[in-house]
Amino acid sequence: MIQKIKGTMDILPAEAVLFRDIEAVMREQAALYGYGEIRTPTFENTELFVRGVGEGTDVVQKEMYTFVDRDESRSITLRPEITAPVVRALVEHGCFAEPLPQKYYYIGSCFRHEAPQAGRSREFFQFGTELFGSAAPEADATAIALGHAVLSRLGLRDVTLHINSIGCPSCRPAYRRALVDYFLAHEAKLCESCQKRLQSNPLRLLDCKNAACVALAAQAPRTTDCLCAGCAEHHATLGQLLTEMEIPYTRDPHIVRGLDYYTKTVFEFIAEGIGAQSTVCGGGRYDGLVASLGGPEVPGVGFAMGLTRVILAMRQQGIADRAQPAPALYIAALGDPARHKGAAIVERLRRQGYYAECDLMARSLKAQMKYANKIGARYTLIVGEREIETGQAQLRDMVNSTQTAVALDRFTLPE
RNA sequence: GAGGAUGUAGCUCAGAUGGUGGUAGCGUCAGGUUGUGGCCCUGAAGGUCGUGGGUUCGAGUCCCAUCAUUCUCCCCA
Repeated sequence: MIQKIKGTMDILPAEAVLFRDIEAVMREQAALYGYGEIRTPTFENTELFVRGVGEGTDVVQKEMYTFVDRDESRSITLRPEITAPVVRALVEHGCFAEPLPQKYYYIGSCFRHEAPQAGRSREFFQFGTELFGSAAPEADATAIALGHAVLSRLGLRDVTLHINSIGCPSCRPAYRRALVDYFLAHEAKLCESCQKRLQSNPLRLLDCKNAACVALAAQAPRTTDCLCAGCAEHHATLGQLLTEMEIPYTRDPHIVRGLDYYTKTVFEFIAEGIGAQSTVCGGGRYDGLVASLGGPEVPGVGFAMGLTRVILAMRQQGIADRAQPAPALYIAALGDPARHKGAAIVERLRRQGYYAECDLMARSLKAQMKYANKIGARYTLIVGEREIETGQAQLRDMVNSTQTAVALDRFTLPE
């Protein structure tokens, strides 16, 4: 037997119903905030992600599904995220010549070669939003408010918003230096991987879960202490805005994010109780990204939300149950003439917009009744040879267990 | 990439210290007399005990390998 590939998932109808529900909420909320849908290709030139996400990131260095195209003319990569593709598309179509701000959302699958785990798979689904053109903290607040709105409309509880600022190109280097200096003084106490990160990505030290590192990180200089005047004000204003919008948040100096394009604001919505991968939604500002991909100097803010993590949290909170569609009518038929009649009636009802079923298995009446009950049919129409002759059939109410005679011709559903 | 856990029918699982024909429940299908559901009863189908080696007179049960799943580190949604 050929099995599915590690880290991928089959979504059967019972679960697909939930996915569709959640996606509908996302689409509705996005529309309320003025975001329009954008769809981009599943694969892109590898270079797009190397430049967009950042050459030194784990995503680019060891997680991309990269291959050479059949004609060997180029290197292609299955998208590991969708922000860079969106920017590419907008630059390519000259969209930034249109009035700003511009707001887009997407729902699609991404691919990363990682070790699968609770809340982490190799193909995963993201709902993401991007807002371009505004450098104002109101734009950051808009993005966060949209994420917040989606999560709360889904009914999720115990999701906390963590925000931080990692500064801009003018103040981040100074912070980086301060951080390295601090940790260098305590280098011996750091865990092995953090000692390496000291060179490669010192910001990540703040994120480590090792007890010793956590203790050191608690005393480390904070990004927010080293921000330039502009970044500091931006961050302060964002806090005020969130408060005025009645969106609870905590300032968390440990939120740093692993994609290179982030500047200033970074944030995560964290859901407890779904395992180690608890960030249900993460994002931030990326003021340099558009220009770095060949577009104009246009700032942006956005986030990505992991559908499967949202579902994990919903399941854990017992709000993931969805009813399967049940037919309004099931036609139990005995004999070929009755089955033919039943098929015709069902087809007519379906054209009228009703969900109706009839027997396709040529089973006994008893078996058909059992089946009708199992699929939750509201009514069952019983049609046998007698009914074909008289033109009168039995309509059984499956909830009240009552039956009435009805005319087969021009049969209509009750109510 | 590195650790830990698990792998018996579609699903959830029994199978003490290795020993006569592999459980059970749910689900599926068929019945419980003459054309009728939900409860109950009966029966049937369905398993290379993940796979391959090894130890042994004998392995689902022990050992090794391998694959898969899962959790964690890492990273991120």
